[in-house]
Parts: sequence; C-alpha cells; structure tokens
Amino acid sequence: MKKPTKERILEAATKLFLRDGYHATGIEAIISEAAISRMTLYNHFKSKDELIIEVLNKRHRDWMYRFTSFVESHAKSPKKQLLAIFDALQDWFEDEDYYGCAFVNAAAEFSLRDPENQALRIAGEHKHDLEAYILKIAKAAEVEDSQKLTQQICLLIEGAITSALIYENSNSAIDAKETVQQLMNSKMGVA
Amino acid sequence: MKKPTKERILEAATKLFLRDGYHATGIEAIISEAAISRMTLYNHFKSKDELIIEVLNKRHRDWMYRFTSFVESHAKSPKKQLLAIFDALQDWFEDEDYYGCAFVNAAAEFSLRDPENQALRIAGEHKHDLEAYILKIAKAAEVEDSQKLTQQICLLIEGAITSALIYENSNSAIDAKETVQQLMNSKMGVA
DNA sequence: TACAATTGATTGACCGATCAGTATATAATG
DNA sequence: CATTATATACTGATCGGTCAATCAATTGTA
Repeated sequence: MKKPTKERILEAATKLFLRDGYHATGIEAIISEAAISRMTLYNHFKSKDELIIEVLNKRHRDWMYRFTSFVESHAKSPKKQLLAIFDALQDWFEDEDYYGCAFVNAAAEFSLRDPENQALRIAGEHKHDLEAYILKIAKAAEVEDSQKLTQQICLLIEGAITSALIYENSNSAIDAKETVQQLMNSKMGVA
Repeated sequence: MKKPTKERILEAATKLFLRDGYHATGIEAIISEAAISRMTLYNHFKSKDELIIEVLNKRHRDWMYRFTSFVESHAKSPKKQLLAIFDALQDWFEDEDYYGCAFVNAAAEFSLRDPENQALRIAGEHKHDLEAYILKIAKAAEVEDSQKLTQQICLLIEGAITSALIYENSNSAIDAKETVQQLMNSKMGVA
C-alpha cells in the first residue's frame, strides 16, 4: 500500500459521506471501504465527528485547489475566468461519482439549530472563501459592480450544483455560464 | 384535540425531518413531538420510510399551494408574476423555522445510487412541477425565449434556497429577483 | 335507562439489529 | 526487546418495529 493509512481512511470516508450521507454512513462501511480494521480508524481519529470534520476540512482544500486550478489554467483574463468558473463546474458535474456539494449536503443533514456544530461552520467558511475568490477575480475584471456580479455568480453556482443533482440537468453549468455572459453584456437596468 | 391524529403526526414529522434531517430524526422524537405513543404512529404508517414518503408528498402539495397562491395574489400580469416568485421565496425564507428545501435536503441525504428510492423520485417530481409552473407563466408573459428564461429562473431559485441557508444571506431572494429583472431587460447577447 | 359486548385506539414493555466506541490480545516492525 | 499497529470480541445505547394488555367510546339488547 502506497498511500498512508490516514489518507486512505479520509478518502474512503469522503466517498461514502458524499454518496450515502453523513448519518447513513456507519463506521463499519468506512473501515470496509478503506480495507482497515476498526481500531485502526480510532487510532487515527478519536470519533466519527472528528472524522467528519477532517473530511470536510480536507475536502475544502482539495475542492478549492481543483476549482481554482481549472479556472486559472483555462482562462487568463479575469473576465474569461469568471466564465471559466462554470466550465470548472461542468467538469466537476461530469464526475461519475458526483453527488452534490459536500458542504451543502452537510448543511442539509446537520441541524441548523446547533450553532456550535463544526460541520456547519466549515460549510459556511467554504462558501465564504469561494465567494471571496470570485470577488477577487470580479474586481480584477473591472466590471461595473463587482460586488453585485459576484453575488449573482454565487447564486448561479449554487443553483447549478443543486440542479445538476436533482433536475439531473446535465446542462446546468452551461445554462449558468450563458446567464452570466448575458448579465455581463447587459448594461444593467433594474426596474 | 381538533386536528386528526394522522395530520398531527405528519406535521410533527415534517418539522423534525426538516430541522434535524431524515436519518437523524428518530421515531422517539416524532412521537414525542406529536404527543402520541409509538403504536399510534405505526397504526397510521407502516414504517418510517412510508412516513417519509407521505411527509414529502404532503409537503409537495402544501408548498406548491403556498407558493402559487402567493405569486398569483401578489401579481396579476405574467411578467410581474415571474418577479413575484422571488417575493414568495423571500416570504418563505423569513419563516423562523426555515431549514431549506425538504426535497433538496432529501436528495442530499438519500443515496443517489438507489434509483428505486421513492424520496428521490418525489424530489425530482417536485422540481419538475415547479419548473412546469414557471414555464406556463413565462409562456403567458410572451418573453423572447420562455424556455431559457424558465431555466434561468429555476437556477436562481435553487441558488437562493441554498444561499439563504448556508451563506445566511437574507437578501438572496432579492438578489435573485433583481437578476431576473436584469435578464428580462437585457436584449440578449451571448458571446 | 341500564348494562354488557364489541371495536378501535392507546400504552409500555419488549425484540433483534445496529450504532459509535473500547478493551484486550496478537502480529508486525525497528 | 520494545513499540506501534492491527484484529477480534465486546460494551452500553439506541435504532426501527412488534406484542399483548388495557382503555375508551359506541353499539345492541332489554
């Protein structure tokens, strides 16, 4: 086995949490998927909750890296990067094991009444970081209202993520991209 | 007690499933919330799975009724109704017990690998019905491309639902509304 | 009006299965 | 030999679901 045990556990857990849900995935399933034994898992993580937290933290790093790498390698000018965002999403949605956003799913599954919940905190931070990244590009693109455009792009990103999952709309990323294009072309005109 | 027992159970289950999640909500919590005993629940529903299905079916009816009623009572012309959609969302988001969309949450929680899963089927049907309703209005509004506008509105609806939950953005519905307004004003112009 | 019979809803005790987590013993590694 | 990781068996708690007894209300009969 090449990969460190801890990494194997994290990858197995990530796959199952995404595919089957956080609550529905038991310890048994994780150790089976990672091909390790029970105590090995508890040697690396002190509880399932902590495993969930580490999975989400790692997912945040991995996802942001993949996302930003795609955007910056597929487009050079900030304006084109704003559109390339949706090519990155399209690339993601085409994964055979696309099961939605780990953070949106976590927000759906963990009770929002618990403000102490770490998973929810990480989910919020993830979306915040994503928004900050887009705002940075939007400002570099020198669009009319970078703040507003960023909000609109974020809305469309979230919409595309959900639509790709539930509507089984394989074009949601493309639809969102065209919409952003249309918004950037329009000279504004709120009623 | 005025309300029928079955209805009380459905309301209690709906509240808890939404707030705490489908898996995390146990039978014990439901019968406690509904102030009934265990067998009373199983007398009305043969299993938790069936209860979930009935909750979702009822939620679909109730949600669509509230949504369409709001839209149609707050705007008369189809064009204005397309914008009133987001006022309806805003109204929904302001519920003190807004915990996201029951169907999006269900899709997040139940394994998408199981194509037989009833909950996922209902979630898909719900979104399909919602889209059909919007398309009907869009056609009546005689916009340039009603099909495309409908897709865009659906993307923005889903985005607003998620953003209201995770970003804790209380303006997501308003942002989405302004975006639709901007899209309707723009004379198109894809690159 | 009286009273028993029937029926349907409700209850608390209980079932096996499975949950997250642990104790202990063994095997591998330096 | 010392240390670390692994495997097996087990814990108490909780899961969804069931059973048999009981309660309440209604009905039939006189």
